[in-house]
Amino acid sequence: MPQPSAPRKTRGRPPRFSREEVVATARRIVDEDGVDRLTMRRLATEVGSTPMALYHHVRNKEELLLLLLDDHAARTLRRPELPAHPRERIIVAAAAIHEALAACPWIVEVLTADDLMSASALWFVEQIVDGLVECGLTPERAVHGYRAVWYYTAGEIVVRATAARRRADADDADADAYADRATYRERVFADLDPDELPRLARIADDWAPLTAEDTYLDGLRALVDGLLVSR
Amino acid sequence: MPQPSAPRKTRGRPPRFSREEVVATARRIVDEDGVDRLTMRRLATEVGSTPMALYHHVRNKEELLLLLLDDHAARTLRRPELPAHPRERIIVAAAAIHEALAACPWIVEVLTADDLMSASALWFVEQIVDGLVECGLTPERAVHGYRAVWYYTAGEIVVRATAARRRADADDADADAYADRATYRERVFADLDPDELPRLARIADDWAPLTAEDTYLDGLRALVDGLLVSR
DNA sequence: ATGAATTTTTGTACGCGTACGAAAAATAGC
DNA sequence: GCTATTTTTCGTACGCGTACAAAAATTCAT
Repeated sequence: MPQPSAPRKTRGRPPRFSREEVVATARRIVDEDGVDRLTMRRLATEVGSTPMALYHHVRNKEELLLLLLDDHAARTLRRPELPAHPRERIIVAAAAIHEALAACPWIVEVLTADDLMSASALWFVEQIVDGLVECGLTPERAVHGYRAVWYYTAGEIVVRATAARRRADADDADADAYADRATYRERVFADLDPDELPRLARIADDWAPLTAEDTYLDGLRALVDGLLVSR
Repeated sequence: MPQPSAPRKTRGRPPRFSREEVVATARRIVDEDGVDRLTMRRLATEVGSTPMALYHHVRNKEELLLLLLDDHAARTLRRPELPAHPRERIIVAAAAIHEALAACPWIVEVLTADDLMSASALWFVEQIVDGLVECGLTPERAVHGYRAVWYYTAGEIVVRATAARRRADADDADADAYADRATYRERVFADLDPDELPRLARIADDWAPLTAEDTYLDGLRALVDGLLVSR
């Protein structure tokens, strides 16, 4: 007959909580109060433990965030129906990754991973690499092409998210001594010399709204187009 | 006749040091000991003051790093000779920015600025936008095109720099309890299902060396090519 | 000269991530 | 049973960025 409570076989002191529990609690905190409120101390109390106990389940806070990103990808990445044409397949796969990541901009701090290597994202990577190969690229060039797509995608998300954060911070500090000190960009754009920088001077007023537009897909298509005209 | 020591005209208590002094000292610290050693406390003692005094010259550490990036750009960005052909001009300008930034990877933390809007970088932006316009894009599309180039460039630098940092960290922790725990990527690539992910499985062994290659220019050319086939 | 106003500096304090070492709780061999 | 071994937990401590308020140093109005 089976033992009622499976006899432990591991050696040392039994853990009071699991890595999964940590990640789940962290996710709840982030969902409820935002990533800023996720501190090791609070996480510890919410799992009913002490800060340093966490470090036996997680190397450090960065790894925790990485696990959180993983978790997020596994939950929200849904495989879309892919078009038959490989070029469009690449676009759709990349856009799906982009959409999932852009939805949770707190990820930025981790997003700078050298690759989105969450297991659940691999299928998308496969689609992109495969699409590139089917379009005639060698497997090596296809990997490089995928990297280019990833650089572009990660860059877009990071840059936009950071810009948004900075804007929020600046709004917070509305009434203090720095309020009159213009933003970096505003200052620089204020005194453009139309002789030396004619294009920028002419378009200066429209710069902000233009850069606010979401042109991820346009750039992605351009990049993929460029990758496919084999060189 | 001019007064020997120009009489102060500002109202309050005279500052004991200037913002420029702060930035210069910060640059020295970073040059000598690396960006990790740049702390507000150390910076304060090295300018002969206290930590909180810095905050009257600089909004916070992030702004300090931004100023540092500015400073770096102003010092190292040299305007290259530009080819006559606008397409090549775009490439050369973007590559120059990329080179200057990639040279000091500590910038990563700030690089996520929504734009490299250092005054000294504007000339390069102008060249890129102008090149795109000369190739037939509308000014609006040209700005979007520049943004795409910036996303790609910033993404490349951030991703590569973060990967390098992670690698260094992992090497530091060589002998500790986590040593046997494989890297994220290694773990994921270890059990690739060749049926579901055939391309990745076939190329798994070459993934690391392939992604280590510097293909920034290839991707940049592809992106610019794609931007120029007007759509 | 004197007090008000303004700007910069300084001191104190908080919460953060986490290094380090000791304590606790389990198993394995005798 | 007893002790050694192994794994996890916990307490303490450090340096970090920086919020906040008081103090100091200057000019201006009287």
